[in-house]
Amino acid sequence: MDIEEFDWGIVVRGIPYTTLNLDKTFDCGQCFRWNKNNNGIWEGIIGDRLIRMRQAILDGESEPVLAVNVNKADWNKIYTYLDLCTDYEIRKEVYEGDSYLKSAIRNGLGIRILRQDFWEALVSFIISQRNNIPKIKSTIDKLCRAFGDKYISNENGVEYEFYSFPSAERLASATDNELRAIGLGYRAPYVLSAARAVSNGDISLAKLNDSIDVISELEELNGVGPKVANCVALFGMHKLDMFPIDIWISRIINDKYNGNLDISRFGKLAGLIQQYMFYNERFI
DNA sequence: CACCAGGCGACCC
DNA sequence: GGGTCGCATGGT
Repeated sequence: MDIEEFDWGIVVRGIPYTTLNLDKTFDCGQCFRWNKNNNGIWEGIIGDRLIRMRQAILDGESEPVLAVNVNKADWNKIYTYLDLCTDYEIRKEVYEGDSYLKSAIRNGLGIRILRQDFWEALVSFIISQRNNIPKIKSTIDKLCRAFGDKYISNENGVEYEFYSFPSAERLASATDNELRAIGLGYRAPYVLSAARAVSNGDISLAKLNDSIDVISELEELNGVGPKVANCVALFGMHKLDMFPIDIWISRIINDKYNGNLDISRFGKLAGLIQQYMFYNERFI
């Protein structure tokens, strides 16, 4: 990996599309605050920073370069966020004799499981229930504009305004009506009770990480069932062995595995396999 | 403009 | 315990 610094950020060479593919990663339904602008640049918010990334093959080069609007010193944060520190090699035994899985993996290579904030993931996946992805994105955007902190990022004299994801404390002090005005509908009390549970310490990342049964503990939250709990554990706690079963995955289980899929054989990287399958089902 | 969206909780037996 | 139904809302 070779990193070059420019006035607006860095260019990283040496990461092939099969290791990192931004389009697949941001489109596979794990995150809701990344959008591709007209110039092909992915824009997203990580914590209190507006991050831009672009991946492209330059003239005369065979491998893509990755451009990011951070300095060299902050590259490690992006590297971690993109989970490039984790080895995604799936053992042969897992897909041997399973031609469907083999092609899903081939088609999905380059997807990363982002290391997202736990609280943001919890709220996002509570909101996701019975919503489609455009609706989830717009609802979360409204939530951030209404309750998040406003930031201005200044890039080469151009100012960009953006909002952070609201804290649990801030949402805990919101009213049911305020949340419904955002478009949360019947999920408003779910978000409110999660905000209270997190702000008063009933639920915390540290406690959950020590827990023997993360899914059961998450399911004690109002509005969190098996699907949301698995998504929160996978995307908000980086538990890569989780395997959320949504409508798309259950279609795959029915159509490709005759309604019977033994998830335990996927092992430690089950969640990654779930993402490969999801991407393969929706976009291939 | 119906239909449906990466569900969940309450309620039923 | 497992199956069924209502739920708010906006995107397509």
